[in-house]
Amino acid sequence: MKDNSKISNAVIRRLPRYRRILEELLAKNVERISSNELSALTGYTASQIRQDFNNFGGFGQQGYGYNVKSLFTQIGLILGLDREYKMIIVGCGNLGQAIANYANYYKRGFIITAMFDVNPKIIGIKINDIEVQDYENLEEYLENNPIDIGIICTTKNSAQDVADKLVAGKVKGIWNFAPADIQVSDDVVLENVHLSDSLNTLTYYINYNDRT
Amino acid sequence: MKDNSKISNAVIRRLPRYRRILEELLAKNVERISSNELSALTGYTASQIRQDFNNFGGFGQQGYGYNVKSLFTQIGLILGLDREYKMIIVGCGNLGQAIANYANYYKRGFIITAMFDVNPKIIGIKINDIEVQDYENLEEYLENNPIDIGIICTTKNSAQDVADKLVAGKVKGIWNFAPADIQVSDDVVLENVHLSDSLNTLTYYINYNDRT
DNA sequence: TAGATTGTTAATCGATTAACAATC
DNA sequence: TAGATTGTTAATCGATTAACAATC
Repeated sequence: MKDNSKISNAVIRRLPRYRRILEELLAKNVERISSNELSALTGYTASQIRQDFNNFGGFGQQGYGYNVKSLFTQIGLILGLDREYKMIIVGCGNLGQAIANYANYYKRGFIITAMFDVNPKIIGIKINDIEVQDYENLEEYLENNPIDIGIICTTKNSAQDVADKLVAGKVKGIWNFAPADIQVSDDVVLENVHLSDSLNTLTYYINYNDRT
Repeated sequence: MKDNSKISNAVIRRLPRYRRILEELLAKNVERISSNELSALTGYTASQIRQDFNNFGGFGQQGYGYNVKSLFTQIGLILGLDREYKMIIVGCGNLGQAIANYANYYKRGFIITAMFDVNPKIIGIKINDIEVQDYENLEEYLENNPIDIGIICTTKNSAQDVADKLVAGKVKGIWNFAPADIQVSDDVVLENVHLSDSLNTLTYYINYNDRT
């Protein structure tokens, strides 16, 4: 694999989409695909698709195209999907529980090992066989259990405190669903899912569509 | 307001973030802010911030900066947040319920008017005083109740069918949480929240961080 | 008025698209 | 071999940054 250090974020964010589409092609027993066909499926230009893949070395074969299965595998490797990730969820309201179920049922390779909350009504209940622990236990838990990804599903106000504890506890990445701009040290990867930003973008385009 | 027709998606997607930060400044009773200070808070360059705002006309005042409250309001107007949106949720598993609660508690102006599911165990239960209806009723419901936004929280396989019914039922926008690439007609705005794409991007950067 | 900071033009940078030689 | 399609370079386009005149 080439040196990834200068591959743009724009390229990386397209990879999961390619992979998702390739997965569906695999399910339909499609063996090969050209950049032109992929263009029709993704909406990206064929040229861009070839550029994207060539960032990581040649995955295709001239005159033939790309082997669906091998391309799917390669993209999975690039994204780091050939290994397991231990995850914990902090904040076990509806959203936390939804993420837990999502990871449990759909995402092979992503393992929820513990869940935490401050609410006495929630502490102790089991979600997919995992008992929700008191948030007080978080620091101790992280000392004894190396965790790859911490998932923040708390309110806005608690998010930074949770993030600080996760960082201190040496998680490698944080998946943040709280509507807050949290700060983490440089060696921790932060991925935000800001639902309200997404919704506000939707309303912008709804009104813009109305006008035109 | 200027003609918005050629404002890039990149700019639009920064607006909710600006607004969120301004909201926090408002809560702290900050009255004015310069593009330089906003730069420190957002990570965008001051130059970019001024460019962004100037797409919509001058919000600032030379020698002074921007009035926090007025800028907050202006961005809200641009995003269409000065009106109400009627929304329905299709698919009332954990995620659907989480979104319902989220909209109910946090998002003034976004009103869930109905919820639908196919699961007999879920049909009939109440979520925030809204009784989950049989998915069979969706088409009829949309004929009698104009809806702005349809929210898809179903499985991948049902997503396109739901989208088709929503489009036929004249929703203006679709907020899609299903891990599928759905197709909608041009007059309907589609906003995807692909959780797995987000998670796969996170794993990429975790491994990339590891390597460097 | 002097200082500060915007609004806006020009320069730069990066990402996308086009073109085509390489080659399967 | 001929046809197809990639890999890759060059051209274009758009977005970001820099600079500074306008002006509060």
